[in-house]
Amino acid sequence: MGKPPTTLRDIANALGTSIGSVHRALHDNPGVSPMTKTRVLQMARTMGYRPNLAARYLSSKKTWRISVNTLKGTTSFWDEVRAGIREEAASILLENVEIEFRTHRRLGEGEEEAFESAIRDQVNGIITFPSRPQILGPWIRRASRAQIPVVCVATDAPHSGRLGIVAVDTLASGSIAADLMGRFLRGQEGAVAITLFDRAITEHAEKYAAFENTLQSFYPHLQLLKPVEDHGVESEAYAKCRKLFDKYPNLLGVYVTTEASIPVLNAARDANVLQRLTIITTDLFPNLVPHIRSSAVAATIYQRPRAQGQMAFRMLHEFLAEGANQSHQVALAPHLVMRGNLDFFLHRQSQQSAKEKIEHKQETARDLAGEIA
Amino acid sequence: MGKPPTTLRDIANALGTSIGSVHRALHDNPGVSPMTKTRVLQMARTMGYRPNLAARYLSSKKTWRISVNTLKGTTSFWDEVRAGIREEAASILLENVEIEFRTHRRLGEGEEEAFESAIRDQVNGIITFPSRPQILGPWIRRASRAQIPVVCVATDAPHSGRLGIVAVDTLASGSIAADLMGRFLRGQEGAVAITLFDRAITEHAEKYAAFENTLQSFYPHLQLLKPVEDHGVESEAYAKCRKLFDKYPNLLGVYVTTEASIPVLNAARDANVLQRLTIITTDLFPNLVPHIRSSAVAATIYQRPRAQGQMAFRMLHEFLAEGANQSHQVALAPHLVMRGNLDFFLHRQSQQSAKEKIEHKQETARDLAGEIA
DNA sequence: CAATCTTCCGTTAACGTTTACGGTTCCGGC
DNA sequence: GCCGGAACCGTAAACGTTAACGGAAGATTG
Repeated sequence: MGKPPTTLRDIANALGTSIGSVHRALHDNPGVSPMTKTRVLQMARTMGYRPNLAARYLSSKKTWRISVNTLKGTTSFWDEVRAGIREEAASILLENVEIEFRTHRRLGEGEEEAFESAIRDQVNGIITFPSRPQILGPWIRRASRAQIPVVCVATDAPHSGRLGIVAVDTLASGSIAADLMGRFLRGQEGAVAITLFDRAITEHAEKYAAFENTLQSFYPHLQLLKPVEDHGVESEAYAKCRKLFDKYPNLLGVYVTTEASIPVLNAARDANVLQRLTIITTDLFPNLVPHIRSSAVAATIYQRPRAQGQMAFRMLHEFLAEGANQSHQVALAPHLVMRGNLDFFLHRQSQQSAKEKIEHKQETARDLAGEIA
Repeated sequence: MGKPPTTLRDIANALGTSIGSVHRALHDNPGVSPMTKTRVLQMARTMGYRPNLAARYLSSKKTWRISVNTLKGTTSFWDEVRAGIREEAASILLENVEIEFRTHRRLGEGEEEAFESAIRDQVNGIITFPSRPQILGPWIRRASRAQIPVVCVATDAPHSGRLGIVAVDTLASGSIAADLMGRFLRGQEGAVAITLFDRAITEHAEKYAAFENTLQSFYPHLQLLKPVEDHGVESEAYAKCRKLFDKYPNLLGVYVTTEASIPVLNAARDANVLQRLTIITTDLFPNLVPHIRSSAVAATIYQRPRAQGQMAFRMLHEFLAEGANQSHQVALAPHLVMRGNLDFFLHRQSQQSAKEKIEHKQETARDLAGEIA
């Protein structure tokens, strides 16, 4: 059926030149005249040349190093992102990728240093969480200029020259939250609230807009209050919500788009409105579990950190391998976790971490065996 | 850091034998004495030998052929499964897999023939949809005996010796449906119904059980009626539901676990209960879209056919490449589609099919170029 | 003019595995 | 004793790419 793929030698023969020149031309290495270079490129195109990656890897044995710059897992979110990356890296047939984790402790602390060190160490790619896009933007641009592709996870850094972005679709998240809220509150009239990190972050602005639009067009009898911005500070979330709950005694529901759902729940409890409120949160972490089980939280929008890590790695790897220019914008559909399917997700998480422990052990065993030999 | 990986030559040198013998021993090919064979295997283990897949592929140029035996896409479900498989196959670095699609037109028609032809053609692996597990089970066993691994999609074939199974988690599906149903019907008392294919199919029985359990434990004021079995026949679904709706005028909701949601909707319309019913369906196909938009369908449980195809392919490929014995049981979390996030999923589907068209065009272009050269 | 340098190009040895082939032994049979 | 075959083993040529080396021109220098 398929004719055998064209090789460097085929091109060389067709042109009456040598395999070395073809190689130099295709990689624009020095030592080839402009004339032959264009001829080679032309011929490679018409013959449909595609490099044999197995041969390439076998010959050069070059490995790609990619740096993963993320936040230390206070919650399990970033731990799972990293696990997804590790997992995907392990499933690569050619084991030619090594991953360096540069983890910083707190938001906006050590992010730039991590980036600088990654660039200095000449990594071949970076996966990062740009918590403050405006600050990290220049660094991403710097990396791009140094030919280092950067993939953003969870939050975009617009106009930064980043290679791609992997995140949960904001429209889908905000809309489903609104739709659920409307259905859960069927018939009731009143106000609902939303909390977010900061309206200056694109993702949060979009989530807010989606929530607002869906609510307004499908459930116009529900009134959306001005959003609460918590800036990632728990005390701020608590104080503002506490105030909100006191001010609007007829509040029906809250959609928490950030990780700071615990302070919101505490505020609701202290304001004695926990029973009455329909609360939809974001993500799934240990502290939230009892609140879902007690049905204080009606539903939570799970942002699939593991899948985000997997996709980010795939995107970067595909780029390094093929140099392809795909869409490079992955918008994942969020998962919905409720009391009913909570166990499924918990079981899955624990299963995953168990699996990793095993893999770790095997690796250690292998290393030891190598040591002995 | 990492010591260089051990090669066949390393083993041969360590044992004072030759690279050929080592190779024969590791692949239990004939022509090697039991003595040296055990020595080689032992040494390979202690030295932590792992084959270099790049070299293997480069040397042998052997390609794996895998057969995809599925139902023709009357709905888009199987088209998407196949698309997912194609997509995942294309993303393999070493392009050493070719896929043969054996598509049969109707349930239980041509499935066995497809299997027979696949086995006869000596494919290296099979991805299949065992719509009637009890019929296909023996065929799967036959394939396994012929060293052909089989991965099931969407429906399991238990005790058949299949390599693995990829499906949406039935517990998660049934439970979330029940939880949503309960929330959507807050406060109301009455009965809800469920339709399924056949209680003899494991997946459907499990979904039913999960739905029942969740409903009973969280929303005991809702009474679950005896399930309606449609056996994949649309007229049967219509007739039975029509009768049901007439018999239980106070019915509050229906959970349709099969693809036959349109006849159920029609029955509800004709029985004049469409407005009053809260309907949760399964999957997402063009005919269902208007009903979601009109909110006749409150929510639909999307079974992620594309992801199922991707995972099935990955599982099979991993097995062929590594021979690993992983868990081989993938349970995906279903997606929830409602009015609010419907556009996200539709956009995604259309985007995918557009992308495929482009790829197709490119392939055609490449072929032509090859032809010319 | 010889010597040196530059620019381009061809050749070749790797990389680790598979596969085919040729060479030992050793044994039974005539 | 020779032959045929079997059972085992070593050798070497592929596979397609990379990277390093050396050579052949031509240009530049003393």
